[in-house]
Amino acid sequence: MNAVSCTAAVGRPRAFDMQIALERALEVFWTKGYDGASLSDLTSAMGINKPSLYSAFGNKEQLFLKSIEFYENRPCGFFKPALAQPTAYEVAEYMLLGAAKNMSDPSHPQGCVMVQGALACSEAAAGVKEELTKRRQQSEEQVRERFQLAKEQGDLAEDTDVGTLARFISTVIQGIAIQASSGATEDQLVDVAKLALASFPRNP
Amino acid sequence: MNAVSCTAAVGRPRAFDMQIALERALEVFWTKGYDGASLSDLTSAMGINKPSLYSAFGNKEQLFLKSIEFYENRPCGFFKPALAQPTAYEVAEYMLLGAAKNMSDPSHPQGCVMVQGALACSEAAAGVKEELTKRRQQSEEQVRERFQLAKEQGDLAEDTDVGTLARFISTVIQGIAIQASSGATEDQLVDVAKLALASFPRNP
DNA sequence: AATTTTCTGTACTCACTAGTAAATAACCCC
DNA sequence: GGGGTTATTTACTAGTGAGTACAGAAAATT
Repeated sequence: MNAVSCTAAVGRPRAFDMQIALERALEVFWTKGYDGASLSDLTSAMGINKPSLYSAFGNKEQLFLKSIEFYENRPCGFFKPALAQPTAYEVAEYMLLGAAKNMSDPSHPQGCVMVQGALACSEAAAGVKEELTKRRQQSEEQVRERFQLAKEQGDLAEDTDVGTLARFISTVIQGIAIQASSGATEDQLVDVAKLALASFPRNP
Repeated sequence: MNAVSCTAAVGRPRAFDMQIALERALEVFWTKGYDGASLSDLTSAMGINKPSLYSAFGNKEQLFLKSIEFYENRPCGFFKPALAQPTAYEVAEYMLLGAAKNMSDPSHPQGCVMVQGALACSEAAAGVKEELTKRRQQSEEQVRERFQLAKEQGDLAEDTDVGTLARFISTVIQGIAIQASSGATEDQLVDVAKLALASFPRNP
C-alpha cells in the first residue's frame, strides 16, 4: 500500500474523472432521490458504463454515500463558514441567508440532498435514510455546541435553551430546502430567513 | 348515473371497505413515498389483490392522489380549524402547535405526506410531485389570504408583508415535517413552534 | 332458477431493476 | 516487445416493477 493516494500508475488508467463523475451522480440523487435514481440515470449522467461504476464506487448505496460526502465538502457550502462567525447571531444569520441563497441557486438542483435524498423511502433505501438523518442531527448538534459556547462566552443569555435554538435553525433551514425544491426564489427565501432571524435572541 | 354514491347494489359486492383500504394505502405512501411504495407493499397493506386495486382506484398514481385527498380531509387535520381562528396570531399559533403535535403523533407515520410523498423523485412520479407542490402552494396562499384579511381588519399592521409571513409559516411547518420524520418528539417540536411564534407580529 | 353484472384470485406479460461474467483494450515495468 | 495489471465494453442474469387476461364466485334482477 502506497501512502500517496493519487493514481496507482499500474494497469489501464481510468478513462473518466472520479470527482466529475461523483458530481454528476450527486446531481442525479439530488434531483431524483435515492429511490428515484436508477442506475441508467446515474450511468448516463456520469458518462460511464455500469461495470465502471461498480468497480469505481462499489454499488448504488456506496455511490450515494460518496456523493453526499462530496456534497458536504464542497467549497460552496455555507455550513462550516457559518459556524466560524464571531457571534451566535451572526452564525444564525450566515447560516439562514446562506441556505436561502444556496438552495435556490439555479446552477445546481434546488433544495438540499441531505433532506430530499431519502426522506420517505423503500426498505432498500433504509440505510441511506438513516445515514442522512444521522448527518442532519450531527449538523444540528454542531450548531447547538456553537450556541453553547456563545452562552459560556456571554454572547447568549444564561437562560437560553440552546438545544431549542439549534433545532429551530435546523427546522427553518430544512423548511427552506422544501420551499426551494418547490420553486421558491432567492428573494422570497431571504425574506423568510430574515423573518426567522427576528426571533433570534440578540444583545443579551 | 345515480346521485347516491353508495354501493351500486348490482353485481358482486366489493369485499373490502374502500375508505379503510385508502387509509392503509395512505400510510404506505406516507412512510415510503410514491417511488418507494411498490404495488406489493400497497396490496399487502390494503389486504387486497392487484386487480381489485386497479378496478377500485385506477392505477398507482390515481391511488396516490386519492390517498392525499383523503389525507387532507381527515377530521384530525389542523389546517382548516387553524384558519378559522379569530386573530392572525392565533391562526399561526394553532397551525404551528397543531403541526408540531400532529406530525409527531405516533398513531400514524411521522411527518407529512404532502411533503415527503414525492419531494425528489423519478420521472414516473413527476405528476404527483407537481400535484403536491401545487397543493402546498395553495395552502400557503390560503394562509396569505387569511393574513390579508387580518390586515384589512386592523389585526395586522398596515405595512405587514403578508406574503412573507405566510411563506414563513409554511416554511416552519415543512421544517417541522422533516424534523418529525427524523424522529423529533412532540415536546421538541412544540418548543420550536413557540420560538417561531416569537417572530410573529402581535398587537399592532 | 337463469341471466346479468360486478368483484376476486391466479397467472401472466413485458419492461426495467441492480448487479455481474467474460472478453478486449490500454497502460507500466522489465 | 512481452507479462502483469487494471479499465472498458458487451452481453448477460435473476428478480421485481407496474399493469392485465381470464376464469370463477357472489350478489341483484328477471
